[in-house]
Amino acid sequence: MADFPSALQRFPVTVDIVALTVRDDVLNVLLITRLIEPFRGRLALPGGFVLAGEGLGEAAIRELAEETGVEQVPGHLEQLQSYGPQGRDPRGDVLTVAHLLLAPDFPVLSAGSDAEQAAWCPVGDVLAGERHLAFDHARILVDAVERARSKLEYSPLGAAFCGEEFTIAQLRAVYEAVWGTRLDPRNFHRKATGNPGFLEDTGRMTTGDAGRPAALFRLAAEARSAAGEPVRAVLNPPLMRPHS
Amino acid sequence: MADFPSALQRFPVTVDIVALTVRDDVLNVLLITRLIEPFRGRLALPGGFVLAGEGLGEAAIRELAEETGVEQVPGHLEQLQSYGPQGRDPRGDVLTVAHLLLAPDFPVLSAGSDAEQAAWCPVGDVLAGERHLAFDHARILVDAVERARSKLEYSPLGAAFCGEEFTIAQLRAVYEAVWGTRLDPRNFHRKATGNPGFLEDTGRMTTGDAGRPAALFRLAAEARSAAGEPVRAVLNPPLMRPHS
DNA sequence: TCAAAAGTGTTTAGCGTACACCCATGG
DNA sequence: CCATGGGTGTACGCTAAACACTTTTGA
Repeated sequence: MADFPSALQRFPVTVDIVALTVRDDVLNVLLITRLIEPFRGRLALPGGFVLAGEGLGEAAIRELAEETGVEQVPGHLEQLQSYGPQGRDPRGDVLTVAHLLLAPDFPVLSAGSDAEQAAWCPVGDVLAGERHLAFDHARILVDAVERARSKLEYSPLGAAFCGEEFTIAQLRAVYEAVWGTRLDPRNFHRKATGNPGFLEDTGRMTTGDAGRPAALFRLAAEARSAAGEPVRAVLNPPLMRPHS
Repeated sequence: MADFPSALQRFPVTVDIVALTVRDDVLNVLLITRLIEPFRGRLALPGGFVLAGEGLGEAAIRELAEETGVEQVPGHLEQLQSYGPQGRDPRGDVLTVAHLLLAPDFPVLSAGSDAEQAAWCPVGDVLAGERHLAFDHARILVDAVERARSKLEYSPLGAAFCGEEFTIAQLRAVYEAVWGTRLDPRNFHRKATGNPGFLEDTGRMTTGDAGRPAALFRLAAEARSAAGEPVRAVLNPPLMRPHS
């Protein structure tokens, strides 16, 4: 069996995770405060080096667990894009494979220890440049948000932001937060429920809220992503975002 | 300034290029025949190791030039996805960043020498499994074709398969080849020409062909990709592919 | 004059949008 | 009873699809 070329260049490889959720009707991203150089004290995307014997997805899940304390992947994880290896890290060339996580508002580890502290931050504030992100993470975040926006149009992944069971209004709030628009509740209801293979009625209802109780839905079985595999199901017709 | 962790794992990184074009009304992919182990004699995507001091896009362009003889990027190049590093290469863990090139039917280097020989192959034949590709290149090809198909719907990149100037019928042939469908010439003509910011009439006409001469168009300035940057312009309304 | 391909006009059916309206609960 | 939000019905305008028809060339 052949071997690698002798003068072969090798690169450190990291995974970064852009974890998005909807909190208080606003899109939020999970950021950590860096405790070590470079960029010590700055906000950054959670992530870290890929270890020997690891796949990219595995590394992303491990890093997420280490920095937030989640045991399982709390939503939908997919690869976003790779960046580098040039000019990203003052220590040298590093290739990073960015990942996108769409998840409900899960609690993050708030260890009072010296562990890196993760926290949800409104995407709008971060992109407005109030807090500069480490490395090229601002650019990665921009790409991630744009990907998330278009994903909602033609895939059932909006439901990844909700819990196991949700109302149509909660799902609509997700779309409104991610797209930054207002949607007609009545037309949205029809489009969402009328889309074959998207939602499943659980038969249960909300109770205790103001107004008429809402039916609880779950993501249809055929629209759920199977263990890290990409969601093949497509929204047909798509839920188009209102174009400017 | 901080340094990398001492026990840091480093990986060889390759770029692979899925170069697609339309030849004889069929989608084709550029493949090389491997002259060295592993997978010697098998068909593979063009590509190779990323060198020190190189960005991913640069490496893709260099490898394409080395293996096909093209001097400039002959079409639209964009990053597809990364694969690995586990279980892809019998020599060890290798991360690959796959790229997608949509280009007109450019001539490939047919050196009679011992250089790797590149050739256009119909995608349908390759995916039918008549010729097994090296590494995980069959899977990469599947992902690339699916990406190309959806790109045509909402981006002006169909024109990347045509030359500088083209007729509406040539552009329609691209869509038909990539989607594997037939489109109504008259409705397609209206959709394509009626899309603001997509096509520009050159004022010139074809001549010499059978039938009425056709107007020659070029891609509108605002729809051209600026030096490796992603095409931001979006087809509005999209050219939807007929769904089953 | 005919064949072939380009391009335009017209009809129809379906969908997105807007919005009136009714339903079911909590206070 | 009223406010609040859930859910349905309906009218209108736009667009995709189908296809008849005209235009302009080569043979």
